[in-house]
Amino acid sequence: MTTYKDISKIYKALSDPHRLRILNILRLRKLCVCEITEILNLATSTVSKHLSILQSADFIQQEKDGKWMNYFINNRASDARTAAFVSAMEFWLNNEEAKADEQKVKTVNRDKICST
Amino acid sequence: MTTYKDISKIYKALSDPHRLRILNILRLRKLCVCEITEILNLATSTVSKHLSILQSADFIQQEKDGKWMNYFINNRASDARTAAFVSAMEFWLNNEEAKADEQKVKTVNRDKICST
DNA sequence: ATATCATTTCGTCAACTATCGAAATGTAAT
DNA sequence: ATTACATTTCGATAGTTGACGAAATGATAT
Repeated sequence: MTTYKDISKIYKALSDPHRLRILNILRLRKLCVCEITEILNLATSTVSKHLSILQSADFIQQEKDGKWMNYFINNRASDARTAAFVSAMEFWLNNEEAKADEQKVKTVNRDKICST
Repeated sequence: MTTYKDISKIYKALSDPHRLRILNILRLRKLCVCEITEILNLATSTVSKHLSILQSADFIQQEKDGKWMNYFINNRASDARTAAFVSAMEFWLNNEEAKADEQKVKTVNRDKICST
């Protein structure tokens, strides 16, 4: 059974611009926390918190990759909801802000930014 | 152009359980503020604020009806977005909480509750 | 075993949100 | 004109959120 509280939690996860930016760049490829931190220009701990909110609303998943933690869009077949939100975003986000992030995703390199 | 802030505002409007309840009951029929207040059991001023948030995110519209102000789901042809959210809600909200509200909508009467 | 280092958790602070009651507003009925 | 009254706006308050840096965690590589 889905309560109003459950639904509001899902929308709350989407109600922060930084979290929308994260979802948008994860459309392009898997990213680790330090790469997302570099793109958004926020403190690592802040990004980590945003990721945990997106994850507990079931929009993204995580997986270990060597010393990094990769995050990626939830691709479970069951989750048509995530797919719907992501494609809505694709439709909406034809703007400069988003394009700049998408460019950064192409050049960002975890080996350069994480290791000093 | 739609920014991340624009989109987050829309989701923020949907991120409160009381506002979702309001949208759900407005699916059934137009309601005035005092009727919504009676159903949600909140202060009138609180309901009025929720309505203004839903309105500025363009989910609902208002119209004067005698001494009352009716609120109703945005039915402008252009707003496919609202229609999509509302039908998503129809799908999700097959629960007791929602059914109780929907029952109340049938019996609530502005003449009885507003005039003392 | 130890050191390294990416990530998470914790504590703190400022900003924002939901709530209420009281006062203001504006319209409808007398 | 005046009264009644539905709704909105205002001011105060408690709770929540987003941000950071510091400390804790835990896995990898030496």
